[in-house]
Amino acid sequence: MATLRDVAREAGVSVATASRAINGLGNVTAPTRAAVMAAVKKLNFVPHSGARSLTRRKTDTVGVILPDLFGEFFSEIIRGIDLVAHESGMHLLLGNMHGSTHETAAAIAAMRGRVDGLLVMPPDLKPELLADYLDAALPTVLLNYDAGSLDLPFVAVDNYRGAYTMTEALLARGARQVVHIAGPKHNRDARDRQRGFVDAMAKIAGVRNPAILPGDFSEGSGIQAARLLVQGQLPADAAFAANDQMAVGLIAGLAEAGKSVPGDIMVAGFDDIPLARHLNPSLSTMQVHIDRLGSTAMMMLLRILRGETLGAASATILTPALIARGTTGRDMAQKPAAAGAHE
Amino acid sequence: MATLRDVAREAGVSVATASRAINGLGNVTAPTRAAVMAAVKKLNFVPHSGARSLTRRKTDTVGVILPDLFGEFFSEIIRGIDLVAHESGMHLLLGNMHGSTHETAAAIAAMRGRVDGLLVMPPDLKPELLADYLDAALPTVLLNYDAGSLDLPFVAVDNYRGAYTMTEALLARGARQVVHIAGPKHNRDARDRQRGFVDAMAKIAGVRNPAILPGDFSEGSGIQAARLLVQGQLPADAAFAANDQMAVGLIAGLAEAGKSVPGDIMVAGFDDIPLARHLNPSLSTMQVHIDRLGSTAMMMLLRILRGETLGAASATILTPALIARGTTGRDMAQKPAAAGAHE
DNA sequence: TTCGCCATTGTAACCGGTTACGTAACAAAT
DNA sequence: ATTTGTTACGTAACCGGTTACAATGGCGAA
Repeated sequence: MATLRDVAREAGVSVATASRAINGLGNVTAPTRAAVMAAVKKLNFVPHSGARSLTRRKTDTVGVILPDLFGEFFSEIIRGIDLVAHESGMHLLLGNMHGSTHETAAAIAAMRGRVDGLLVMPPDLKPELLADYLDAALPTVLLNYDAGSLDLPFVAVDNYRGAYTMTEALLARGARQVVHIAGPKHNRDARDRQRGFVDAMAKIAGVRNPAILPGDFSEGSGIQAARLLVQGQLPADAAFAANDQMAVGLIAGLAEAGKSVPGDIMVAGFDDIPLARHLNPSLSTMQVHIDRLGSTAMMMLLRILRGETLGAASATILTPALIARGTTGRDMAQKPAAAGAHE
Repeated sequence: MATLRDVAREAGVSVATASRAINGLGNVTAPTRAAVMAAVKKLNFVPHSGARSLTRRKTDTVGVILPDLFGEFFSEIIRGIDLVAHESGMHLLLGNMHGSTHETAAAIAAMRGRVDGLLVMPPDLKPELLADYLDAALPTVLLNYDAGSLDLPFVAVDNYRGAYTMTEALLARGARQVVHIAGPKHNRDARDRQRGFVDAMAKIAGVRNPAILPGDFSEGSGIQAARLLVQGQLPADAAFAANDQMAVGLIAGLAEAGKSVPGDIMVAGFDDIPLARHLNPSLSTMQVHIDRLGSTAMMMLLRILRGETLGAASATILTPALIARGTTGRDMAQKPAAAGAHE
């Protein structure tokens, strides 16, 4: 593998000149530059970005640390980040904390010297711990996480408000007894959604202790919830799952028990996964532009890298949008296969 | 930010000793090591991986270059790669060629000096071009791409065989006139699937020029195909879309036209996206374990990095599995109940 | 002609680690 | 006591670029 010195020797110039010629700096005669470029071609020289970033103290790379790499949620975030990063010629170094606190520390430490900034999503981590791991000197933007005292910029989804809105919508459609299928207890998003639900029930319907069934964001727990609902004879005319995944299970479970949706009971989810619109009936849900979560965070990071000082005050909150579909009785498209009504 | 020399000074030893102590090499007295470690703690020293990899000539990072970052396909690949990479303490540097040839070259070049090996997926690239871009010295494994003459190891999906199998299954179910909705013309996967279809039709049904409608892997093109099918009065009792996405559109389009699936016409897809089993009726398709594509490739790369020499001969071909569901009339679950069962 | 100025080019010191090699101290062997 | 071996540690040369600063040389001005 040819190095800059090889190129310089081949072109009969010094490394400094070679470097300047290659990087298009001024102060280089046309013929000299040509000679260097010829050598570059001949030796097939490709600059060694590692060495380059060492002296430049700039890596043109941002580290992205996620709790997991599973599912659409993360792929959308990454896509959003990449979109913006790519425009600025930045690369993405992926770190995966695999759910463990210890790995989180390792992942962050491993980024030192390889990235100019960090995008971190630490869903189940205490802020104090995070503070220990994070390097104060390394620009960092948090994903979907308000570090509170840490004064780090972040971008998050307003889960509370989303849940509030959905609950409000269900009540507006005539539901009286709404059940919430909660997400994992330790999960912030889940807790915020639950709070939104509870508050809406209290404020709008005047219900003090609305029914809440446990869940863990998985499809299976949605099915479980359906069973509890039916077998437990829980009176309910609407079920609001903390995410779409569970709503899918819920619908399946209800169907299994012979309940019709939305006839007997309305169902709503949260996230608007692609599957949602394809269910039959299609699933009403709160739409979150996950990719924007990533791109917005990346933009903030770029601003910091450009010299701006951003704190928690510059946080961006994305508000989910209500998408009313079939499971809440608002499906425009009836049953397609029914009559022979051609279009 | 503390450097190794700071640590050494603080501990009253030389940089060499500090380095050895930190890296747990032998040749260091317990007290000396303790002193160094104390200094590390005190100064909050974190090794600079950039510098480290420069002298070590080892980055513990693999570059992953994908044509795009959109959709489940890529997120699954990345997840598969990460799974294996993580076990070996490797990091992932993401490169995105954004569909352009020029960017591909740039993406590959940018990897020089930052990675120990490359995982590249260049769907629409001519092998000769690829050869120009790729650095012979950098271990590389191709994803879903047989570079032919290049003698690079690769892991791919047997699209031809998958399509053949599906066509065979449709014919076995009694279909006589099967239509294929093709993918993008320049896409290898799409072409292989089409070949598999054509060959199966010829060999099994003795049909010479089976009907093929154009498509581009998008849901919209599936809808288009359905319109062509219906309006064109194309006689067909089965439609085999080159991917699930188009199959979804196809089904929607057929429903719109009042055709029932699988009553009037059977439908099949390819890929087994999560949505497939949730459609109503559920979609028959060829299941591909995309994550294995990534993990297998990563494993091969690791072997190369460990010193083995792998060529095109060590390629791995993943065979898709037939998943018969409702759209080909083989839905076990008449009642929607089974939709909830975990698979 | 001589001097000074400026643009071009070269020398060498970094960046922050790793590690080959050398040195010193001490134990065991001769 | 001298030699040899072993171990712990230090010095300095890298890795492959960038860049401050010095050197060179061409050219116009005095």
